[in-house]
Amino acid sequence: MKKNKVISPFKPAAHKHQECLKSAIKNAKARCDVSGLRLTPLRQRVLELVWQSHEPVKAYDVLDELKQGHSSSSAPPTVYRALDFLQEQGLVHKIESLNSYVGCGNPEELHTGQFFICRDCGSVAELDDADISSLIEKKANSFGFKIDNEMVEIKGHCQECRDSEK
Amino acid sequence: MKKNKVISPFKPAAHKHQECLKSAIKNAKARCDVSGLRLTPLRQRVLELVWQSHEPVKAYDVLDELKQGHSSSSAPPTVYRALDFLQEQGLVHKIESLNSYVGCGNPEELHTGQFFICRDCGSVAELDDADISSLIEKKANSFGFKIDNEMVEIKGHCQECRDSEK
DNA sequence: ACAATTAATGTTATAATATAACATTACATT
DNA sequence: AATGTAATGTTATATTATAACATTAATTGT
Repeated sequence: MKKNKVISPFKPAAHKHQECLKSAIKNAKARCDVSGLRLTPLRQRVLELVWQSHEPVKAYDVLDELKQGHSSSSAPPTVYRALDFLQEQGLVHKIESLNSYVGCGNPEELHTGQFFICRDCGSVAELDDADISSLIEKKANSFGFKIDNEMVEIKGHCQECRDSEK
Repeated sequence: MKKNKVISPFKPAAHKHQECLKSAIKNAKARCDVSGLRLTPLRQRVLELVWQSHEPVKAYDVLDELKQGHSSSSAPPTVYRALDFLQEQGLVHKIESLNSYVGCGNPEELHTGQFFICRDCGSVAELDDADISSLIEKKANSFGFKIDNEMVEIKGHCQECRDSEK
């Protein structure tokens, strides 16, 4: 159990979320500098909206909030295109089982993580755990399967919610 | 690597699929006998349609085929209700990342399996692998997370397709 | 600086997936 | 047969996502 790399832990309800947000934007800028692609105002805005919380966010909720910002008009492709871009850059992940999107805590190296989703508070923790990945790969190898994408989404109840339920 | 329990292997392209189908129906009847619930003609028909192949099948494709069978009228709820029932009985699994459904090779004991999906032939292999599950559980325990549902969907290329590509 | 090219966004329409709500029919029990 | 429950039928609509084409903004070569 050495390689249990926690990308985003479950955050205590009372943490300073402003810091998460700031760091996410900083990471995004750094990432785009490296890739040479543009973090346009629209893309940055969508990223901020996804990072409003540690809970997965729906595309149409992002869209509704975009529309509030009077500045520019918006339609579904607006948000789906931005989300696609952010996913390609590793800045957000899609949670397939929820049709939702969540910010990535470590976009520095591209990865598909393992997600743990609390059914009570809705929060997500992200791992990029080499033990899990290599075990899955070993199993795949045993029947000649070559992996190109790993999706692991685990539902349950986080420590904080279990504690507060008594 | 002892507990690598293969529920449904990748089937060679030329296997006798009629046997798979027959066995799936037999299993379903047995399962419903145990649970005391009814495998109605509609439910059985939907199960057969899902089992037409080892590839995940879309709800609306099942619906289209149901409509071919002149006997009864059909609408989306018809097929979603049947699929829900079959899922609850462990007779089919939903592949979340494909919005598709696949027959379960071992409905005897309820489980959420691990799915390996070939991007070339579309086929799915299902494991119910205790090594993977227990490793994920161990990781979850390490931060106080209590699992109630595990979802593992792996995309890649199966042995047979890799061989036939040269 | 300008034209040409490419990238990003706007816009309209529609496709694909899924559920709500209520009516009807079939089945099971007395 | 009368009643209650489970299953299915039916209509409408909600939710999620993409296609296709028009316009605007940024970048590049000259």
